[in-house]
Amino acid sequence: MGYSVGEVARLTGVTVRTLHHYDEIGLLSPGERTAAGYRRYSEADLERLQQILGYRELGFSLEEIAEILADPAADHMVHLRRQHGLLLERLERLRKMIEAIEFMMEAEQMGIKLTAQERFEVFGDFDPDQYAEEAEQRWGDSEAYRESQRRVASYSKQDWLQIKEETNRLYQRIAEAMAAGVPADSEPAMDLAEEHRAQISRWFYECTYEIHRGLGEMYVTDHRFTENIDKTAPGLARYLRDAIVANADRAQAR
Amino acid sequence: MGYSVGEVARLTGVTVRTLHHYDEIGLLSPGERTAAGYRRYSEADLERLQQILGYRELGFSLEEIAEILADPAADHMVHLRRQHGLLLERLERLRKMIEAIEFMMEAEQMGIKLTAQERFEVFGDFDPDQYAEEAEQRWGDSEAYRESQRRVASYSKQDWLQIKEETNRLYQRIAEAMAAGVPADSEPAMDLAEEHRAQISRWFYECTYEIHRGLGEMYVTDHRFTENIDKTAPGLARYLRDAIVANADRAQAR
DNA sequence: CTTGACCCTCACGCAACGTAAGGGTCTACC
DNA sequence: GGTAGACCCTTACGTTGCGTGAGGGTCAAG
Repeated sequence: MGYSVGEVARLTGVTVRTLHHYDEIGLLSPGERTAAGYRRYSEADLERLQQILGYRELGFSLEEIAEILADPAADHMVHLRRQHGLLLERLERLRKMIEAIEFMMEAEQMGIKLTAQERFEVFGDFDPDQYAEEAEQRWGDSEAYRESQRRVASYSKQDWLQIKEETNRLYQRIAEAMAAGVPADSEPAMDLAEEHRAQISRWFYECTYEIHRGLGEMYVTDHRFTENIDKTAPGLARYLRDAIVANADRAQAR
Repeated sequence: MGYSVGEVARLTGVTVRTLHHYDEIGLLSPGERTAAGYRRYSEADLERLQQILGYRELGFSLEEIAEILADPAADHMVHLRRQHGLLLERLERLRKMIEAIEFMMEAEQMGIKLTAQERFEVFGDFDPDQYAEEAEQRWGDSEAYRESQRRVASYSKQDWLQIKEETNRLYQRIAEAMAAGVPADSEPAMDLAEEHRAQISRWFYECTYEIHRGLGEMYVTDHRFTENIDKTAPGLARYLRDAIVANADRAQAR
C-alpha cells in the first residue's frame, strides 16, 4: 500500500522532481521506501502535501512552510482555517486590483491622461501596505508569531470538543423537531437553521446565506455528508436542507 | 524632468535592484541618462513599467512580458483589457479554492475522513486543467497566439474611433434629455443609462449594475471624470449618476 | 570642502525547481 | 527466461528573478 512518486504526481499535479526536491530538503519525506529504494507515500504524507501546496499557493517559502507545519499543536483544522482566512484576504486584494483596472479603462476611454503618480496610487493601494502588513502579520517577529500561534492552536484544541458537542446538540434538536412533525419551512425550523448558520460563522468563517444555501445543497447531494448527518436521524439531511433554504429565503426577502 | 531610480522605486514599490535588473535584460531601459550616467525615467517609461508589473502580477515571466509588450499593434487599452480578463479568471479560480477549503472544513467538522483522491479532486479542480488551459491560451503556440493578438489589436484600432464616437453621441443624447428637463429618474433617462451600461459591456467588460453604480459615483466624486463629462454639458456628470442609480434600482428591484 | 544621501557597475548568492545523464527495477508478453 | 517499455533512482549542472554586498563616483547643503 501507499503511493509511488508518479502516482502522487498525477494525483496532485506536482512533478516528480518537485517531490524529490521536497524529500531532499526534508520538507516531505515519504514514510517508507521499498527494498529497491522506491519512495512510498502514505495517506498521512499526502495530507501533509496538501497543506504544503496550500501554503505554497499562498506564497509562503518552503522554509516557512516547514516551520509552520513543525508546530505540533496545530492540526489540520487550524491550517485550513488559516489558509481560508488568507485566501479571503487575497480575494479582497484581487477585487481591488480589478476595480483599479476598471478605473483606468474608464479613464482611458474618456481620454483622461493619468500622471505617473496617479497611476500607481490607484494601482498601488493594495500592494505596499497590504502586502507588507500581510507579510508582517504572517511572519513578522518569528518568535512572537509562533507564541501566539501556539496559543490559538491550544485554544482550538480545547474548543474542539466543545464545537463537536455543540454541533451534535444542535443536530439532535433539529432531529427532534423533525420527529415532532414540525414543517421544515415553519418558524421554529427556520430558527434552528439560523442557529446552524450562526454556529458556523462563530467557529469557522462568516457564513452568508448564499454559502449556507450551498452547504445545505451539499448535504443532500454529497452522499458522505448525507450519510453522516442521517446518522443522527434518517432524513435529517434533507430536512435540514429545506429548513436552510426557507431560512435563507426569509432573511433575503427583507 | 524625469524620475531617478529611487523615485521610481518609491512610487511603484519595486526595489532599485529590480529596476537595474529590468534595464540589464532590456525589459525597461530608461529613456535617458544624465551626464553622470544616472538613469532618468520618463512618463512613457512608467507607463511601460505599470504594464510590466501588471503582467508580472499575473504570473508571466519577464521574457513573456517582453514579447507581449513588443507587439507594436497593442496599445495601452489592449493590455488593460487583457489584464482585466485574466484577473477575472483568477478571481474565479480563487473563489473555487475558497469553496474547496470550506468544503474540507465542513467535512472535518463532521468527522468525515477524505481519502487522498477525494482531497485532491476537491482541491485540484481548478489547478491542472484551468492552469494548463490558461497557459496554453495565453502563450500556447506562440505564432498562432501573436497572429490572433494582432487581429484583436487591429480590430480595436479600427473600433477605437467608433467607440469614441458612440460614447460621445450617447453623452450628447443624455445632455439633450437633461436640457429638455427630463427628470433623471424617469423612464427615458433610465433607458439612456441602460444604454450606457450596455455600451461599456460591449466594448470593455461585463458591466453589472453594481459596477455601474460604482462608475456613476466615481463620475461625481473624481473631479477628473466630472470635468471631462461636464465638457459636453455642465451638470451632466451628476445627471448621469442619478440616472444610473435610478436605472440600477429599477433593474434590481425585479 | 566635507558630509550624507543617492547613484553607478561588477559579481556572487539563493530559492525552487527544470532538465538531462547514466543506470537500476518491475511487470508483461512472447 | 529474456527483453521491451514504463517507471524509479541519484548526481549534477542550468535557470529565473532578483537580494546583497563591495568598491567607488555624484551632488546639494551647510
